[in-house]
Amino acid sequence: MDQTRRRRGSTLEEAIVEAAWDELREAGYAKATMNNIARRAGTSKHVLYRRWKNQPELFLAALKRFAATADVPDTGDVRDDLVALLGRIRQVFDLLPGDLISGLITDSRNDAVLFDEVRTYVMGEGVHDVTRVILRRAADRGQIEPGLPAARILRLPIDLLRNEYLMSRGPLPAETVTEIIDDIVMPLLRPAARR
Amino acid sequence: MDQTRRRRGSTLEEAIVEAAWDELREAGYAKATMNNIARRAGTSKHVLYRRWKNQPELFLAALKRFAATADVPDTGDVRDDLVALLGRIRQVFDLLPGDLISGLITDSRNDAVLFDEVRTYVMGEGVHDVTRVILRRAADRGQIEPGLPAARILRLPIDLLRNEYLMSRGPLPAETVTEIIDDIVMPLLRPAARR
DNA sequence: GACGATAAGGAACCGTTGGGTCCTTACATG
DNA sequence: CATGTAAGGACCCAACGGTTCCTTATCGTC
Repeated sequence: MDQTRRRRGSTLEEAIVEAAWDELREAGYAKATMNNIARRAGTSKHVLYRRWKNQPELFLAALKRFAATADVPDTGDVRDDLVALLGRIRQVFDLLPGDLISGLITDSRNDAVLFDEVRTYVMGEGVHDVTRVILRRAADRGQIEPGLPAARILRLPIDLLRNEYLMSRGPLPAETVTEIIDDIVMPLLRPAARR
Repeated sequence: MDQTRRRRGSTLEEAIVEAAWDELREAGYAKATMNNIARRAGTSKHVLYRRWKNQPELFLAALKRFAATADVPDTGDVRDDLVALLGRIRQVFDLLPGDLISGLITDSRNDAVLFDEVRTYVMGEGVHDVTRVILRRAADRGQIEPGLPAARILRLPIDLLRNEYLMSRGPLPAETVTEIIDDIVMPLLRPAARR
């Protein structure tokens, strides 16, 4: 940009990641190109490939940088906490290029290391930590059975929302969140309760 | 193949779809090329593009042709029926090129018509009809509450299995099926029952 | 303050791929 | 047997990911 000022290190790196994100937002995963990203960042492909060994790797970096993890809601009620959590994730999904997640999953499938990174970030432990905190609090309050539920139940809320997101085009309706929580998750958390 | 015999119509079409499937199986979604498919089928790209307007369209045709829908298990018990159903689907998943489904989802995202076709086939009504029959029978036998459960619960078994498949590389372990059914689905079907 | 290693800028290049054109020739139909 | 349709096949094109090479600015070190 500034003709005679040559950026280096993390300054340059951030500019590139930001450019990648802009390109992803505007063109989508499928049509985003390394050339465009380089041009946007005011640099050359050379520099991109020095830092990331291929396109998906850079795209993942961009995703990591811009889709921050949500903090833990604390309303005093499990159900409301879960609704709030999924609500926020739904909003994040809305900001994502529609084909980013599925594209990343597809393209990282022949690279075990990258796939695991994608997996960890998009659907791995980190994401479910928040749910774990919510459920532990609920157990402490006596709203659900003591102790944590089975791993699969813990993952359920986010798995179901992500599933819904991957299987649809365009933004998710708000009811999706409440349906998932009220029809599926809550009945599993209150074992022999109402209804 | 046969030098002087020129195939036409459905004969040729089937040969192409079969070639596409072979190519998909051997190269995977990401690396399968139209050129290779044409060569395998002993024809030219010209002929492919006369029938399918682009690559994903042909790939979807190949998927439709080779991944037949399972028939309805009938063991006399809901739980066993569901386990059998998911078990079969799991086997089908094993035969699929690992990146086919997610690739199709990614690439069809900018074509509403195609996406809907993928959606209908991969995750649409047709797939859940089998579950519906199983549950209706169970309700008739009095094993679960009368009437069909909420749409979301009905879709749950297959949604969860597909989710597991999309989010992992390599074949799914058999326990996945029983865990999904026993930890999640069954407790939701027997409302105020055991545990 | 001078110097050398490092890395940025920039352009050109390569191989592959999806998609398309054009011409020749086989075949099914009337 | 004549004719329209479509298969076969070669060739072309633009775009893209990835690579290479050369020039030049910047940073750390002496």
